[in-house]
Amino acid sequence: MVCRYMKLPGNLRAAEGGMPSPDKSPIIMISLAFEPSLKEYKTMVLVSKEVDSEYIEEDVITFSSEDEMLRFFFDLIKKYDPDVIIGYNSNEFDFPYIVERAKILNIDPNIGRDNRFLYVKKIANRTQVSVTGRIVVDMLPLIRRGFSLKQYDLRTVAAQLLNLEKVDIAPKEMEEYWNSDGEKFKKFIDYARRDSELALKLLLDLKILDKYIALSKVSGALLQDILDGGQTGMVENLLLREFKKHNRLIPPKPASKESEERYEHRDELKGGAVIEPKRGLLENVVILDYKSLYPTITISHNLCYTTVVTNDKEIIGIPIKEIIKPPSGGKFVSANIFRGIVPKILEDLLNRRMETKKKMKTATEEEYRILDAIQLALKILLNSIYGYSGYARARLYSLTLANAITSFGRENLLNTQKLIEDEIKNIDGFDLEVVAGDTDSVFIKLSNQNGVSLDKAEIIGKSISEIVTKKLPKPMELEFEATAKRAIFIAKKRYALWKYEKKNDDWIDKIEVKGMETIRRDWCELTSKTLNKVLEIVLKEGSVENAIKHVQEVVNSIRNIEVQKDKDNIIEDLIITRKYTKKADSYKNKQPHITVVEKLKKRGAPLPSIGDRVPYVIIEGNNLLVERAEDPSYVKENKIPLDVDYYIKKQILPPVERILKEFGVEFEVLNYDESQKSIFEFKPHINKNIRKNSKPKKTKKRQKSLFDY
DNA sequence: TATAGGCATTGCGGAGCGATCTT
DNA sequence: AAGATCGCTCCGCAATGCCT
Repeated sequence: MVCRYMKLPGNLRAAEGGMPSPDKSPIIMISLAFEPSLKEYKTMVLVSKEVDSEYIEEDVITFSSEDEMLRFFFDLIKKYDPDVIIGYNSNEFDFPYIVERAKILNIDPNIGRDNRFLYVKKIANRTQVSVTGRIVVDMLPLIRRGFSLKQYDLRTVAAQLLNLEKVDIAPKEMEEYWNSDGEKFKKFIDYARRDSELALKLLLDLKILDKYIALSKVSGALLQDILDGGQTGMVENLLLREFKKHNRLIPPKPASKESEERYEHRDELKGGAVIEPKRGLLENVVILDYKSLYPTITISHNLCYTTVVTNDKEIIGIPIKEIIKPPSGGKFVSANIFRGIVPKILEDLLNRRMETKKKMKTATEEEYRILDAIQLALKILLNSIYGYSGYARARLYSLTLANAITSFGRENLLNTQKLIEDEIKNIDGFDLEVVAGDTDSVFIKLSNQNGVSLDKAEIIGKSISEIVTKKLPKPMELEFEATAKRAIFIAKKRYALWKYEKKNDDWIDKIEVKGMETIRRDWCELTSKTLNKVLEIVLKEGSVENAIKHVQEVVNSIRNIEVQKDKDNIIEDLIITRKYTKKADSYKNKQPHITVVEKLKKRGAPLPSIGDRVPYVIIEGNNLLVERAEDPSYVKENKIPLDVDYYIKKQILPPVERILKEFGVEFEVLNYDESQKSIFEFKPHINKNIRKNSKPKKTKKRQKSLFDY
């Protein structure tokens, strides 16, 4: 495979601050990275001015003008003839920019394999880029889809995913760097080169394309379409092929009026069931999962667009036992009357996935990687088909079908719970209690006066799965997944486990957190760190006292932050990020990150675009919280004091308190202030009424700011 | 030109109500 | 003395980002 990455830091000579625009600023530099190498070059940097500098390295090519550079660039692509061209945010920035500049300079960007032009198409808030015969990959949206990070600028992504540093130059300094020809000019070139290298490295090291290539193979949709679009295209491809075999037609895409009408009825589609968790610290919980729940339900009940009964006249004469009635209402005919097309597709995918997994066991390393991508692609497709049926813009939309699937799912989960608690009740002297569940999973607590070993828990977990599976129609299957030695559930979809899984006959343990602030990206890093530590102490050590001590230390360190050095690093831990989801004026309520965008706009600073995550910190002041959100680098530069009280009382303590209150620990105990040590010393199992009856205690406002300049 | 719904959490801002201030 | 204003609690809603 051949990949090429190109990048142009065109943000030079921008009018005054902000982003450069192609009608004013020329492209001054283009950096490239190649895989495999182009002759001996792994990278190349094209520069649109003649430079005579001892600092310039071999892979730098200089030109007398932008015109000359661009012509060379297009020719180079044709000569190198890559299959894949990649960039980072290149669909939104680099490619449209190049196309514009080429137009202005009257150069043909004829880099297609058939000599056609590089083509850019703006669609709503996205841009599609195509080059005939080549795949164009913008890494940014793929990284966004694949990894949950707080920010997605190349620097953060490279640091988090590759553990690599990126050379950085502030936009305002670029002019200066460009105009120098010494050390600084070299740094500028390094910066450009590094960008290309990193983007290519992301693609190769993280094997980003494997998954999409596998999806393309499995679904039959074009790779470029899969990269550009969502899952709809893939599902429709599968459906179209199979429907054609049966000589059936598929309706066209719904007109927007039609899909809007469907969308208005979206509350009629009900989803999965969630079992109210038993809160607090639990021991010896086995976790069982339904394998591909929705696909197996669809297969076993023959649910399909082609089996749904739309008019009772259709089933006159059909015996009642061949009519399937989902809990949600509606009727379907059994496979004996007509085998549904969707169930058939799903069964194929399921079988192929099993075969692929079987092959993986004996595969070489290289084969394994490909097979793994294929089984993952099969899984993605399996799970997409239900979602597609309830998607308002789908060609084949069916509320009846989607509701039938989820209603069987809900019924099944609740039946499972009943079966375990009311019929099985006890295995080998171990009492069973369902303590949580969500859609396709059940968490079962085992109790026995002599304790529960990991091996025993596994045996019991497996027996449960066997007993339950036996009662279900094929291919539905409840699987044993793991055991949690200890677990804390604080709400639906929010829990932490000390989980043990068997790998090569050894028990491997880890802490797994779901839904809590450790995971959520709209809390600051210090919250995650503190909560993680508390969870670890409570789950592994079982020591509430140590957890409290840790929280008190953190609180104290924030309260006394002015005496600490290295404030900039501390700020990093206090940054909160939120996604800028829509145009600023379509927000109905004020939002902290949106006030930051407005502040940046006023200052003429570079603005985040829709879809970006906006970082902010909360500064001191008496006005509304949302108005006190501020750009972290502005805070650093101007040494603005942060709102210590907010961080302690609204960021650090509430998430931690939600855990520790299960052990009778009150907020006041955690809101630790060294100067008031005697008042707030920890007393275990404090009466919960104390807080209600006692007046809120005023904390001393001795030191409120993080900074005291 | 987003595969789906279920859920917890946060902070704003309006409604309701009584206390206090103003004219 | 009557209306205006303030301050508080309660609650609905928008927004976000998670879970399966």
